[in-house]
Amino acid sequence: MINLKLLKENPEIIRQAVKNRSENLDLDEIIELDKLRRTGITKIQNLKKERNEISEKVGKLKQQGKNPQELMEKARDLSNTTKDSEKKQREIEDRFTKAVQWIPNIPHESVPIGKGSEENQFIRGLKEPPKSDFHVLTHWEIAEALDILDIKRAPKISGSRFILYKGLGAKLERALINFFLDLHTKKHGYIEIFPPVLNPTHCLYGTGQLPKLEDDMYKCRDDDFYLSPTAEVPLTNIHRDEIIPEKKLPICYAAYTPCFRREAGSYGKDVRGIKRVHQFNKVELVKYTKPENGYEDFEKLLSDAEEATKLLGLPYRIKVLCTSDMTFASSKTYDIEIYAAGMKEWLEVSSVSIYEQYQARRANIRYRKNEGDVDFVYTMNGSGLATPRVFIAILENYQTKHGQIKIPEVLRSYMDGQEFIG
RNA sequence: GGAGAGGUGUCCGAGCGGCCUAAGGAGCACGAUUGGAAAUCGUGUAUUUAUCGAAAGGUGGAUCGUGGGUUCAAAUCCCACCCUCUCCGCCA
Repeated sequence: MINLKLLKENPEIIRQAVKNRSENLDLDEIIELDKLRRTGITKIQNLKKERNEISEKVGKLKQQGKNPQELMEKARDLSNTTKDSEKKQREIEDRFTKAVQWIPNIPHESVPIGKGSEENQFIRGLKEPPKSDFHVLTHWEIAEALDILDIKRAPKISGSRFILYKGLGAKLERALINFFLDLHTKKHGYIEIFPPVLNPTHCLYGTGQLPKLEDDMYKCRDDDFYLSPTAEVPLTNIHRDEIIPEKKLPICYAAYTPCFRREAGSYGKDVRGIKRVHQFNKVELVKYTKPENGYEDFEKLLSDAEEATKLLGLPYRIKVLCTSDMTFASSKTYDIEIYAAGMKEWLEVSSVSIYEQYQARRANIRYRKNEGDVDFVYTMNGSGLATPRVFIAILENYQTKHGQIKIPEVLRSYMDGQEFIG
C-alpha cells in the first residue's frame, strides 16, 4: 500500500506513477472516496465524544442514586445516530480499502520510465550470447535422449506444463536446490526457512499478489488457501503485524519451496520444454531492512543471486526493468537472465525487487528505532534461483558435441562426484 | 470431527458492567547511590487514526484474539468465527 497521506497531500506523485507504469486507474474517484471517508470519521468521532460525555454524567448520577431519564434518552438517540452513520461509514471504508489496493507502488527515481520490455536497461553481464561450434540440442531433445525428464508421461499425471524429473535429472534438480540453499545460508548469512506453501487470502494481500493476480494462482475450493506462487508470500508474512526491534534488522531469510502458477493467458506460448510450467522449484531470498539501508541491501541481494549464476558458470546478463515492466508492488526490479544455447533465448532466472514500505504497510510490518519511534520496514526479495530455467541452461550450455552433459563443478559434490550425465 | 480449558500491554499476570488512559511483577531506558558493579531507590515505558499546527505539540476517536450484538455505558454480558492447550476419535 502506498502512504495514504499522499492521497490527501500530494496526489500528483501517485498520478505520475500510475501513468509511468501504464496502469489504468481512476485516481480521482479514490481521492473523492478518501475525502468522504475522512469527513465521515470526523462526524462519527464527534458524535461519540458527545455520547461519552453524557454516559459519564449518567454514571455519576446513578451512583448518587438518581435516575437521569432524560440524559439516558438523549444518549440513546445519539447512540442510534452513531450506529447509522457507522453503517454507512463501513460501506465507504470497504470501498476505499478495496480501491486503495489497486494503487501500485511509486517507482524509485532511478527506474527508467518506459512502456515495455524494450525499454528495460542493461546493467551488466554479457552483451552478446556466447557462440558454440556445434549444433546444440534443446533441453527437451537432450533430456529425452538421456532419459532425465519424462516429458511424455508428465501430462498423464498432471497435464501439460508439468515437469517429471527422472533419475539423474531428479538428482540434478535436488543438487541445484541444495547448492543454492548452502550458498545463501553458509556464505551469505541467510537463515534457512522451510515454510508452508498453502497461504490464506490475507497473506497474499500482504505481499501484493492480490487483488491483481487472482487469476494467476491456484485457489483451494473448500478452504481459504492459495497455493503459493512464490516463497516471498510466506517469508514476508512471517513478521506480519509485528514491531521488530531495530537491533534485529536486517532479517534475511532463504527458503526452498515449490511454486505454483496457473500461467493463465499464456496459452500456446512456450509450450515446448520446461521453460514455463505450473509447478517449479525455487530458492527465494527475502530481506527486511531499515529504510536507510534499503537500497544498499537491495544491491547486495542482487549480487547474492548473481553469484549463484556466476558459480554455475552460466552466461548471464542483468537488466533493470522500466516502469511499465515491473510488478505492481515493486519500487525497483532487476532481472537476471541466462542464455540457453539450444533454445537460443535469454531466460529470466531471477527477479530481484525492492518494495520499500509498500508491502510493509499492507502486511503491517514495522520496527522500533533505538530512539523509540516506530516506522515501517523495507522489504525486498529475489529468486536465488528458480530451478527449471537453470536446469535448461545447464542442459543447453554444458552440452558436449557427443551429446553428454558436463556437470558444473560446484554441483559435483551434490552428485556423488559425477562429472557427466550420459 | 467430538468434549473441555484458555486467548489481556514487550513478557508474566490481576480485573468479570461506569473511577480501566488496565492493578501487581518482570524486562527495558534514564537518573540517584557506588572506586566500579550487583543490590536498592526514583522516573519513564503502547499502538492507531481524525483534526489543528511549519514543527514541537495540542484536542478528540479507537484498540484487552476477530467480527457482530445488548446497554446511557463493555476487557467485563450475549452470538458467531479464528487460534492455542488437554482428552477422545480418525489418519498419513
